[in-house]
Amino acid sequence: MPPKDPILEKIVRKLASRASLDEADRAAVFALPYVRRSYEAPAYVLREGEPPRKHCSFVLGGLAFRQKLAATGARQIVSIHMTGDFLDLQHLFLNRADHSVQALSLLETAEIERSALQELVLQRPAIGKAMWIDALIDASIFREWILNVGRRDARARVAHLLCEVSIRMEAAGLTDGSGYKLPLTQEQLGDAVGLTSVHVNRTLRALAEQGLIRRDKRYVHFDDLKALRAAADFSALYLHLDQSATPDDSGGH
Amino acid sequence: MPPKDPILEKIVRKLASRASLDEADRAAVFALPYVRRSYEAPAYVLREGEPPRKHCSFVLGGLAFRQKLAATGARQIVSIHMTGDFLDLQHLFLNRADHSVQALSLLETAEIERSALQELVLQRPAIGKAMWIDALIDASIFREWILNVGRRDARARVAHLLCEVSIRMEAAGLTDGSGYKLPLTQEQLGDAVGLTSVHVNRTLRALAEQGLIRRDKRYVHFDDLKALRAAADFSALYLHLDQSATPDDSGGH
DNA sequence: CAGTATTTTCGACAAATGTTATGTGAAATC
DNA sequence: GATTTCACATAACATTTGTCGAAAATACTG
Repeated sequence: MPPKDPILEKIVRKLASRASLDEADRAAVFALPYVRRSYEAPAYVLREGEPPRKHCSFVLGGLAFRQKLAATGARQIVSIHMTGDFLDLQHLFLNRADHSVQALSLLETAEIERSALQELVLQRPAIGKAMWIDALIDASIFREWILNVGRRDARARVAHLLCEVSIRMEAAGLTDGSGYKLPLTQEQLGDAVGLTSVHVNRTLRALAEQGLIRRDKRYVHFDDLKALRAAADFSALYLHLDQSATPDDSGGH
Repeated sequence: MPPKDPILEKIVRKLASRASLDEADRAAVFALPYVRRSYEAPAYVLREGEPPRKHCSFVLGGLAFRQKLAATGARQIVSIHMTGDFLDLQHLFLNRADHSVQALSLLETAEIERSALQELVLQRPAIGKAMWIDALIDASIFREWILNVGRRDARARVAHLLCEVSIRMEAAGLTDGSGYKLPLTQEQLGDAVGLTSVHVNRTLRALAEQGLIRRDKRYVHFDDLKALRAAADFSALYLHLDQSATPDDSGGH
């Protein structure tokens, strides 16, 4: 047996955490054509309005975000992505990009051929199921963000975003959960929670004064994640973290 | 050949509009076990926190909406659904409901067996593709709502919702596009756009005074949809309406 | 390391939206 | 037909958040 490509190995691991893959499934993933690529901080992976790219990005390292623009020029960040996320699943079968995707830090990706990925998703039930779960969790996060922006005050909104990023990073094995380098400027933070950078600043200060977070440059620490979650009205249900270890609930194949 | 079930016929038509189905695909849909059901106005189709139901609802008539609750008790409506929509695709492969679905008016559905639907989605590429497109469009609408609630002012938000509902209803063949019976109370409208019912009232009045809408009881008329769309910062791109007539862009099977 | 750009911070003030309260009319219930 | 309920309407006032302007701190560049 030839040595396995370590990058495709990562993709296999990711998919296997969502649905049980058999040998043929794994082989199919290992046969996927891809190239590595990296994007410097504000580079676009995908632009709103464009037709789909020939490739789909899988994040190997760094951070990315999705955004949309209002006519006034106001910007809304719509989700944040990290190692292990697919960036193009949301357009996998659509003819035009309805939002942009940009690198937030130095972003390392595997660029997989779109048509090959479509093929895999449709032809191999286990892989299809894993991808469905991934896309559905993305959608669940979108819904939670609607709630966050629509019905929570500034304090809860900001705290909620901090919780989400922290917990997702921990689940992805990127932090230990007690704090991390906040990768967003206050302006970007505001764009993610529907606030002004000025108000984000006020809110962060208030959170720090209340002892819910400590800040050191771009690092954010939580001494008491429980308290922060309470302030954020945060419940992890919407992240569907259990789907990573789910016993096959039929439909597997 | 036996006479076709007219309800499954509708589902076939819906799917066929999204991807080209062959005879076997159609036969598989016609073999789907289902029952009809109706829900009275505020009845729950699905409750947040519950495990998945045995059945998935396909809307035959009436309206439904998805909602989430904040800890304060504040309610956020996260999407609105109408004839031809699937209500459970968003949970098709997830283990727990992250939001509730409720009837908005008298809701008529076909309740399809969940496991059979999963099977179809994973085993039949064309059907899988059609369902993917459906779920991805839902997600695109969620993203637009984040933008709507996060970055537009009250006037644009309300106008945007009016536009979206109007255009989707027209696309579903439910109106002629110049006006329709607004199925939401002002409070529900507020819950959908992140405003108070009082402010929704002010905003509707302003829109009427500016001649953008005319109201008669629950009916809303647009004399000038173009102007309303401008006020709403509305672009239909995110609805991916072209996906209804898309030439197969590979991956079909 | 200096120099420059970007972020962060903060204050004063403005605007948008929320809150509370109350009235009216129409529909539903008895 | 009387009564209750619910959605709608509107006013006065409170609060949150945005805007503008500027200084300090930090990050980036050569």
